[in-house]
Amino acid sequence: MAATIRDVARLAGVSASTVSRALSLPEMVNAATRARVAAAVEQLGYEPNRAARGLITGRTGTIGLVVPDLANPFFAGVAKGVQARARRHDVAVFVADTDEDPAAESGLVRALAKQVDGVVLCSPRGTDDELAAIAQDTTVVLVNRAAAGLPGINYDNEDGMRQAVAHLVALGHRRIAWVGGPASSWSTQHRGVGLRNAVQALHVELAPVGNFAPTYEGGMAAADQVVATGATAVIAYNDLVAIGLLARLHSRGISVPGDLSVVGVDDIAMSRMARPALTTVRMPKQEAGRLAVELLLSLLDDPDAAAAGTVPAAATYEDLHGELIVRDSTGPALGRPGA
Amino acid sequence: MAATIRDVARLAGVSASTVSRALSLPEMVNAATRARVAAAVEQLGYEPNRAARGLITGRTGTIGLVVPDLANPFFAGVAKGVQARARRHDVAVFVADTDEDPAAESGLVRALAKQVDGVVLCSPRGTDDELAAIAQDTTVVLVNRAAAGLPGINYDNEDGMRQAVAHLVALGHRRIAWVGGPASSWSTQHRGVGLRNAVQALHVELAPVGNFAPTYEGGMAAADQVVATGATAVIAYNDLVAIGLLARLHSRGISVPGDLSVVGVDDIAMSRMARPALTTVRMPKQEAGRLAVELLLSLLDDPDAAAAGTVPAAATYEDLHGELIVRDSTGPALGRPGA
DNA sequence: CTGAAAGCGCTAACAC
DNA sequence: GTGTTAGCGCTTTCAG
Repeated sequence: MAATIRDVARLAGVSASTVSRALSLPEMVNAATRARVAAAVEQLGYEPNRAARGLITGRTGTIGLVVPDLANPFFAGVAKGVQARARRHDVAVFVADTDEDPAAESGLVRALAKQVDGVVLCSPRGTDDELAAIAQDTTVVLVNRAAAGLPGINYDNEDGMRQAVAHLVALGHRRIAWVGGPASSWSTQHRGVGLRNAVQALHVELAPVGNFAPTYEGGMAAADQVVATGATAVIAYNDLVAIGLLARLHSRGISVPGDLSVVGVDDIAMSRMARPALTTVRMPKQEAGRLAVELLLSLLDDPDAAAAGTVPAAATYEDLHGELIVRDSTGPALGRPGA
Repeated sequence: MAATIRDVARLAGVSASTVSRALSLPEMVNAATRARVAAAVEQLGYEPNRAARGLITGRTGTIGLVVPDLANPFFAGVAKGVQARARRHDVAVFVADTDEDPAAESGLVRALAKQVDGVVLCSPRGTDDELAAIAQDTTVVLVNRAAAGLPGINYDNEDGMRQAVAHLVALGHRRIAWVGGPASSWSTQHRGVGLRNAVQALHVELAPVGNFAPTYEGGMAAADQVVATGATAVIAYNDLVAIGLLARLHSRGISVPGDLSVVGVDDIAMSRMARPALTTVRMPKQEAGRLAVELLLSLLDDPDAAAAGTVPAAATYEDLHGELIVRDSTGPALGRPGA
């Protein structure tokens, strides 16, 4: 049986309340007694029972993390960041995977909410209203999704797209295809906006080919439509899609980057291993997770602000900057129709 | 404020204990009162506070999962399985990532142990003694690692290697290189044994090229040594290594499978996307996670057995069967030296 | 600065 | 079948 606070108290010859204070408000207790308590704690290997503490303080020392799919390298990266930073704060992390099921999401989060101090929702698929409802129950920090009034960590998708377009234009491309992800996805929308702004500013053409699953298969499915646009370059929703494109283009004997340049987004590990290696916009995944934890914990420490939605502007959200990683899948535009 | 059991009791016109019973031992309470309680629960949206319950029952309804690296697709798969199955049992999962740091592992697990009913340790790097010490603190189930007396879920590595060798031999290969993973890795050792048995049984040669990091870079590093063995086929520790091999062989102008056949292990998503697509031994990742949860929960329900190490043999461990997935990276042996 | 007492929300004996 | 009582391990008034 683990030692309790009373065991420590008895051994140190003090009361339980003194032990409690010595541990949480050290200044409030005499240095000598504090030392005796410390010795007893050491000797017994005492660790306070967090459940018992939580019962009275109302804080569990636990946060929740909800992701659509742990097996997706992007989310795995975020989870790693969340987890590492939480540990630094001595906070435990409940992880839940919705399996890309938007219907399950809300219920899952509600269930989680009862057991944690707050939750990090990564790329939630729910509607803004659903998210708002969840935020009634518990403190929420969003990652990779903006919803009115909710604090979150986001990527500067517009700028990432600008970098990708600038790179392609510098290579001589004048017509760029765009393979969007799920229509409901917040990043699809923002990448689309960034793309339209960028092509307009640089006086080139954008050829959107619609919305596809954010997977390898989605890329395979999109490839032929991309070719049909006559574009000499294509930007894909993410690296998985870009790698799917690569595969199908290869089967069709279309050379990358000879005939078509391909750009992805995320810089998952696989991108380096693709052939040709994939040019991509690196989105700092772990960093997003770390920042989300910091933001969440700061909200928890200042519940008034969080409740009123009056989080200091600086802390409300943070736009993470993507970085273009140039690899072999992009090269100079050659004389294809539309070039 | 969330409703408490007393709010429900008041609303239903019964005592708190009756509510408690209606929820956990429904048979012990009159159908009529049970209905009244149910209605009150419904109306108030009551959910029992798990921390409070845990304080008295000694069970937290939470398990821990410790993995070396969440960003590794193999562990992500296991985590997904653990997480999904735990949810089915209404059990929450604390996830901790040791960041491949064996030194951090033990401390991390001990800290976790205080807050959970039991832990799943996936591919732990610690020594058998360290694991035994952890098992003193809490109920442990191992995944992908056998240690004396501890229950666990493992893969039948011997058989997986046998399948891979049989496949290669059928293709006419007579000399097979083996790129091992970390020497301390349990699976490296067992795959080595399986390999030696298989080549012996089939009267072909094995050419081990040493131990490499279980990564893409490890594969890159091993490639030239593999070529130097004169083997016509190579089996890599895992898919990441195999994909690294593929990359380096490609740079050197060595054709796969024309000059050399390559086999990986795990069947991570990336394998399908490699070029040529990678022949591999599929290790059921999520399945391992699910079984680990089932095993852990069954141990928790039968603490005597767990404590005494007298788990029924059938439940002690399970050997998961790998399945050879043949793709384009393996083909008939051609006339190379040693063939 | 320290101790006694109360109680967080819940379940488990024990009565009725 | 149901209510009463006690107490899980801890923190927090409130006295002193």
